[in-house]
Amino acid sequence: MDMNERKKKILHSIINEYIKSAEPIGSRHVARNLDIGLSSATIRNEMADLEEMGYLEQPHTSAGRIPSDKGYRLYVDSLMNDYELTVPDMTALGGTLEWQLGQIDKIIKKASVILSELTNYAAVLTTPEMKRGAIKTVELVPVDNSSALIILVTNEGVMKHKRVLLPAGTDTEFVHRFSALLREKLSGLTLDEISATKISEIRRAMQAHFELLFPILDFIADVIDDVRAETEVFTSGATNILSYPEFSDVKQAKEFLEFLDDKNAVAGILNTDDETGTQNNGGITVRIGQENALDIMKKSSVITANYYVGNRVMGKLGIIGPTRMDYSKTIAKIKKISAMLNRLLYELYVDEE
Amino acid sequence: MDMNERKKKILHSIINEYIKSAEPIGSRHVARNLDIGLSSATIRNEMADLEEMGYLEQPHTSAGRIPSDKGYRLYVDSLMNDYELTVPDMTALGGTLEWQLGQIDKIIKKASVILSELTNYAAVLTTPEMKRGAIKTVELVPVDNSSALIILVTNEGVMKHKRVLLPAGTDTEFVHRFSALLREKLSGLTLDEISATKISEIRRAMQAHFELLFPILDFIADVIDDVRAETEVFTSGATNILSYPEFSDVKQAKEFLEFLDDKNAVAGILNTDDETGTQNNGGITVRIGQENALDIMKKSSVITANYYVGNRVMGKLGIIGPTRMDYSKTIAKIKKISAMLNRLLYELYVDEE
DNA sequence: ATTAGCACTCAACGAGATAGAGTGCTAACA
DNA sequence: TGTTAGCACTCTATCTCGTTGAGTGCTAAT
Repeated sequence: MDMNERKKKILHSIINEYIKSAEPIGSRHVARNLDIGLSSATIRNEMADLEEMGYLEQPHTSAGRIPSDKGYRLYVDSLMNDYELTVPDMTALGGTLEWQLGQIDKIIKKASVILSELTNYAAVLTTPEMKRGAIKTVELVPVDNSSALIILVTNEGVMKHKRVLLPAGTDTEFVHRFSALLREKLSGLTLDEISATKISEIRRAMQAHFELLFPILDFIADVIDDVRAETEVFTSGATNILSYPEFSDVKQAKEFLEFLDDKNAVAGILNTDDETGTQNNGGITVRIGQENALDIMKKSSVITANYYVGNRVMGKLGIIGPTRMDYSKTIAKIKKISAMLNRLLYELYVDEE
Repeated sequence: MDMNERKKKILHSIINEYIKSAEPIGSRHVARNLDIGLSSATIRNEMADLEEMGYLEQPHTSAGRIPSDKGYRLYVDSLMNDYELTVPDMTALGGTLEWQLGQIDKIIKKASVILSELTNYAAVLTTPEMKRGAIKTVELVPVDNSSALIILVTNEGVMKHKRVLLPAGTDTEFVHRFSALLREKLSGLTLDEISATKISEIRRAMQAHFELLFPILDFIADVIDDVRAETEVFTSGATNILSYPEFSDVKQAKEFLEFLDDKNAVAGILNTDDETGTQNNGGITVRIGQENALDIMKKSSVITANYYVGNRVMGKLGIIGPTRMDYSKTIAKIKKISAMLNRLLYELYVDEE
């Protein structure tokens, strides 16, 4: 059995149609409504072939056909057309222009909200792996007599803070001086470079004046570890999936929403960098149905893109929806948003350096 | 028609039973399974009375009866028994003991998660109204040559930060000195006390040395305004509601989940301090079905409690679920958690002052 | 005052019957 | 040889209709 142009054209039409209607497509429908100049009988034969080749499936004998994962895969890789963002799409993006100078977290959160609103699927987004980020500044802010705040800012605009208890009788000026020492020792280092040995080194340097604050050092090591390990996951628009007939069963829908609530599981889905998902173009990865590792995702597709600060990958953003997804449109939208995000982050955190 | 003890007992039994089964309760069932020493016929008469009085409803002629909002109201106000937390409940609360010294936000978030897990309803929680909070410390942390971080800590442990651009050529030492001035001027003031006049006063004090930093002052005013206005809303376990037959219709479930995503709407529900919802006991408010203002809530009930730092109300926590709710159990659990939260916050932010 | 008994109501369920969409196959056709 | 018309066949979805059973309200007996 060979794959000719005509088969491709028919498959393309069927998938386009099924994406819209969610109803199995019959030969008659293809012959009438989609302008391929062939009779339903001929189409019927071709569809039988396409099924044998694994691109289509039949829910039952007397129903039309629906695309298989393999069908979608072909569609994504070589059939579908590029989608041009429309005016309404662009106006929906208008809000992004209002992004303010602020914490990277907020920008990122906003991006995921926009993505979910624009696509009508569930948007997911991971924050940076920080291992290779560098410390821009460290500050120990005294809050009252017994506690202070450790504040850590990295060159990617990420900020972390933690409250620590101070040994009794520590005075404010003292804390400020220690803060200066910390800053001097740690500024410019990448998080990876701050090892246990580095910490001991600081401990030695403290010997002279700051014995009192030894316990604090452990807290600081903690915060750094936290930042290093942590990659947060935001989801947005999870309830969107309830709009699709694929999730009309409440039990399944509940399972799926609970899965989306489980940050770790979602992070897993985003970070599986296997070769199955084609790196289509512009760094977009599409993983269709069975190509996903987790059982609960076998009937869904994931589209992800990386985002950057300068040329370092910071995290991923993407959407999750039913395999019957408008791939072309959605890919265009993700590309657009990740491009906007990249530009913005570049302006904020690279330009000014 | 008068309300005698027997009627109350029957109503009580019916509601208890309906809370468990979600099925309309018939006279026969009451006579057999719940030990009221009466025949089904007698119960039937009593139930007809209770319906006429508005405490029960009939979905259709040949079905059993279900409680009305009025029925639940009577139940909550004077029928139901106190619920003793069981051992499994307590172990579920065990996790709370691990609460760490940290930001108040995290504690509060954790509390809402525990609440939703413990009750199996959707938990909601609002953070403090900050108007009357006092500033514990202000710090301006230089991040690099062109930007700094404003950090604001209040006596309730809330921390806010914002990144600001520095005028070209500002040096670090300069920023630190300005930071000290700010701290001196603002520490101890409540947010309400920091008016425009106060800001101008600082501006005058700066005159001598800090003209360069005038623009920063506006940012600081911004941050303070933010903190003052802001009351955050956390929700947790929203998907729990999908377990209940009341929400088995996907369309309705979607609407409801979207409502729970709308922080403003949820805040509205929590903050309506009207007289309808009885202040039952221990500061618990129960609002049943129609007693809620919003249409989408007319088939749900809300149970809320205030929580405090010391003796100042900080915010509310509560749950939202179907009117067929296990009021007794849920109230006990909310009481318990708000008590734990109060104690913890007291220890953290009052004790040490 | 309570209860047994009975006629009545109505949703839920299951069994056909029917309609309709779609298929595969065969034979005719260009 | 590729395409198409026609037809028998399959199978789901939908509707009708009778049955079942839970539950009620009313009446008359206790």
